[in-house]
Amino acid sequence: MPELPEVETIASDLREKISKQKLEKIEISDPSVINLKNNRTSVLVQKYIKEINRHGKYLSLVLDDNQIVTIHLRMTGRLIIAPKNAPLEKYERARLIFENNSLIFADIRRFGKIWLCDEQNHKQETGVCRLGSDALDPKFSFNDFKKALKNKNGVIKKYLLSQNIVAGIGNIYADEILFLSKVCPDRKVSTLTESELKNIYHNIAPILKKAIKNRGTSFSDYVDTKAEKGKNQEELFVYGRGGQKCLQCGNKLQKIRIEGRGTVFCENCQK
DNA sequence: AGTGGCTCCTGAGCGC
DNA sequence: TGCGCTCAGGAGCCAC
Repeated sequence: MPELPEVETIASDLREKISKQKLEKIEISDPSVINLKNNRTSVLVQKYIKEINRHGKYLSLVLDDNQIVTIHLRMTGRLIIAPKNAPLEKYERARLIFENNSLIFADIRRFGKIWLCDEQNHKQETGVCRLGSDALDPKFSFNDFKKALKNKNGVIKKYLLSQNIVAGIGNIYADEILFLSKVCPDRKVSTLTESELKNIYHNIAPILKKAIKNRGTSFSDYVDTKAEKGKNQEELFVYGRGGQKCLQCGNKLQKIRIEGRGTVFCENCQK
């Protein structure tokens, strides 16, 4: 599933391939995945892409009149760059057609969403307004992290997944971050020591950056804009490895459910 | 306010 | 071969 590193990989592909291009047409093959009010597609066309931003798992294409196309891929969404007249992609939901190519949004499960908004209301309409700091924002400090977790009663994994605490971490990287921090995912936040919290905080950025370098984790559905898989799945310690041997100590990895999410950890390495 | 559980959705994998 | 079940889970929503 696309988390911060996968969305960043896509964003950097898009910066390379569609920046500064004119958006000529928007074709919607499944209206249920598009949030648009007042038939805005007509407002958007013939505008140029001014910038391409990412916050957490949200991607925004900002047009030169400050209209914004916001995209969230959720579980199975894909963004594929294709020739202008490319045939209908399997599970295609929408297509943005540019001067030189097109950007196809395909999604098996239809959890993904596209919002067409103007600058004034885009944060409210898309939910971006509820996000915490982006996990790779250099301004996101240990104190911010600690403060966001203050007085919380739940288990640590839940808050790593909470986009309003820190934005961009999903189920794969939450398990990896906790493994490398040697903290059990079901530990109550209130029982974590200062140094455990620091470990977690200091593992977030390097793990995400390594995954970006590997062009993302393709565990099931994720592919980049060329429909190619990433290779970070080859470097995972725990996610998807329940029942197998811990790569550090050889013990059998445990698989449990936390907050409805499959969770893998090592009882021996993680306290 | 915080939290747990339900919902959306479809394909893969499995047992019988 | 095919049926039914379970699992995958991001995030909005609702009840408590």
